[in-house]
Amino acid sequence: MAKNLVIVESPAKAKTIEKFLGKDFIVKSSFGHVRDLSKKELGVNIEKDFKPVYEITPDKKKTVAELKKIAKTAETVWLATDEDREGEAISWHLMEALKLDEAKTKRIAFHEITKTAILEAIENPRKIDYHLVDAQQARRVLDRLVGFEISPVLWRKVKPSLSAGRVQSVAVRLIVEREEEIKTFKQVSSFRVIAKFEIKNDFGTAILNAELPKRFKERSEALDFLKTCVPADFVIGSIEKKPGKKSPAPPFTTSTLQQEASRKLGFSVSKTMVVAQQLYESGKITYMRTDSVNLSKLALGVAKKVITNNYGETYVKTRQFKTKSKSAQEAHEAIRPTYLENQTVDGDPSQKRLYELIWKRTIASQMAEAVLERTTVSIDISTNPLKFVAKGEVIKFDGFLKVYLESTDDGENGEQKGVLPPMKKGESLERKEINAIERFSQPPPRYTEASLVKKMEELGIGRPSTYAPTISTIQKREYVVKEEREGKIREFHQLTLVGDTVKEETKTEKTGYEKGKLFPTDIGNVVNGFLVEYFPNILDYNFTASVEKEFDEIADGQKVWNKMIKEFYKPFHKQIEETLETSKKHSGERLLGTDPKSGKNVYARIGRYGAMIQIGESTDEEKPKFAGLRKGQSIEEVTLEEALEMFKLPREVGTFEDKPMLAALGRFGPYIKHDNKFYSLEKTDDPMSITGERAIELIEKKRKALKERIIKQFKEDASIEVLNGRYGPFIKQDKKNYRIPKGKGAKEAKELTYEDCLEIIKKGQKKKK
DNA sequence: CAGTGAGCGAGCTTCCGCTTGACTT
Repeated sequence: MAKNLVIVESPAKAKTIEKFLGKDFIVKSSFGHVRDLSKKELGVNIEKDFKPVYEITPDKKKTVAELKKIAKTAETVWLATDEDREGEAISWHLMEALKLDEAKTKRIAFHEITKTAILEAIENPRKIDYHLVDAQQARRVLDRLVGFEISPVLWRKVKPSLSAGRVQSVAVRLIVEREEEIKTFKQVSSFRVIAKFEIKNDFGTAILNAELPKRFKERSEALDFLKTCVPADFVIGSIEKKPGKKSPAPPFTTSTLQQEASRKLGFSVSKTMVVAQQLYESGKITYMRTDSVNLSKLALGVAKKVITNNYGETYVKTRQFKTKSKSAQEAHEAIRPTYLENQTVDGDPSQKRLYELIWKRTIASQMAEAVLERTTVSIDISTNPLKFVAKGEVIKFDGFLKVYLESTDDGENGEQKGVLPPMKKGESLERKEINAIERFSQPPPRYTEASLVKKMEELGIGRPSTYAPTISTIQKREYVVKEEREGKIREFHQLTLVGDTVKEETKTEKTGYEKGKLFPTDIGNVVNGFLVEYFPNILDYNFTASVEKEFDEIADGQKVWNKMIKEFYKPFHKQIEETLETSKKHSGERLLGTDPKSGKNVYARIGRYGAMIQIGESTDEEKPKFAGLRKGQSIEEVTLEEALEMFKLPREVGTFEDKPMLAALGRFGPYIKHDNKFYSLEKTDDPMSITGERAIELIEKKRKALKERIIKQFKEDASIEVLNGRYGPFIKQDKKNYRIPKGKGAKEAKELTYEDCLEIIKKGQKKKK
């Protein structure tokens, strides 16, 4: 029996640490928190000074039982959870849940997983810091109170099953308000003037592109300017050279990894986390949920060696970065390769790409600055006081740029500055072409998942472990959608001076095309409007920052946690009660007009099942008619005509085999109903205009497919079938489906035996687990 | 992923942060 039990949070970490410690140590993991507030009720006893009602999390019962058993026989239990608020609380919950004896329990912490760090920690044990634990309890209880008291208000005033919370509601607010900014944005256009010159000198002939720093508001001004250029001489007035520097970005945190993987690899926030987890579990990278930019001394040393070997000593510059984020708790290192000497790893393509990104970022962070020379050339116009300007950039020493450069969100405006041709002051230039192109001011950009994470981190809302789940929550609740939206065609004017004449053209371009951006839904808009009106304090962008300050005071022992909660709760609960009493139902209702047939009002609003159109009042004797909005429609934009269209369905399109065929719109798109069977329309079909002939075609097509659907059935077992599906053959057992493995030795679907099927099902079930 | 096609109305929904598992003897 082991003398010592060490408990950490993650099993991968446990495995690593066990190797460093001797035989006397057994290392286990708690898999994060083991206890939480009761899930069924509020879980906070308000009358009894907000005493939390904790219970062992259902899926941790086994873990707790096992740890308890080992702890009983151990001489000493070492609680080695992370050294931050949550980690301290996990240790305390472990003490409580495992009923540990304080005399034989020691609390230790380390920030990096190296043998020396761990042995040092073992040499310096301490007791649990109850102030820090209290700060966590305050955080937990506050979040529960906010979430579980506001959400039911939403169920009554807006729609059932909705949710509100300190983090998610602010995330939604960001997206809603950004959309409003875009909507109210006043676009202005101006003319940007770009000239192309030819320069001939001792070095040869070259093209020089230059731009006028001033933009013209009116086309007439641009035209006047171009006219003054017709007889003008162009001479280089000045050449200015300035040295410049570029520094590498710090190593990855969770947030910056998500941003860069999104920009450079096109990964969603959750995909990044899944792949990072795989790399972590196979020991290839350090822990992926971190807010720290720190690298261990060991890592710095290896980085230096790797850079020297690969690029030479001049490329080395060791640095330790400091975090900018105030909310950072820095319980871990930055995200880096475990073994920096490995530039690549084995794995699937996603793992390889993410690993290489992490490797480059880490290595670059320890490399020398890039040295640049920025040149600005000013070109005089003999007929005009304005000057053209050409800018160039030369890299004198590439430094870290040899490996990696961080991307920016606004890729469009980052003009490429190239190398300028050699030239001297006073040299004259030959005008080839001058263009004045109408350009439009840009509204602020919509958030992507990754740029939302960046903003959330700036506001201090959410933690590395919650960025990805929060983003899925607000999409699951249908407050926001990640979508691709078509752009619009826009006209713009262009004036071109070639030779002695100015040519005028009207051209078109596509604008406003969006991909993978977050848009608020009707529900998101209505819920946000409601929350901002009745709970402005909670929705305030500084709410988290201000409560965090109080949590810090609790952690420092200056404040008592349940007093802080009491001060918050009293006015907050009053707010809840007042809102329940005074606020009306919020449905985002908008009157579209009157229905010409019945003369009744037509509304667009949020219903029990989402956004919909309603004809007539709910107080009328005759019940109102309802129709749900379709994808792409919104309460705000839907017109009376579009709304009335929706009531033309279901529509009879003809008869077939003596039975009527109805075209209608369902949850999953338009369909034809015939003889109680459903037939989905195809993308090109429109339920409003589909003909009887086409409907029959669809019915026959599906019948044929159904006939060919069954590839094989078995006498032994009627519940197993080999079927032909949308994506090729598959095996179906009861209601579950299993994919037929491909590759060498795999049989054709037709040749599968009953035994083969059983085996595939067995394997499929194992995989799912 | 492999199918689906509500609108009655009883009983349910909900937070943020930690962390990945898993059936027996």
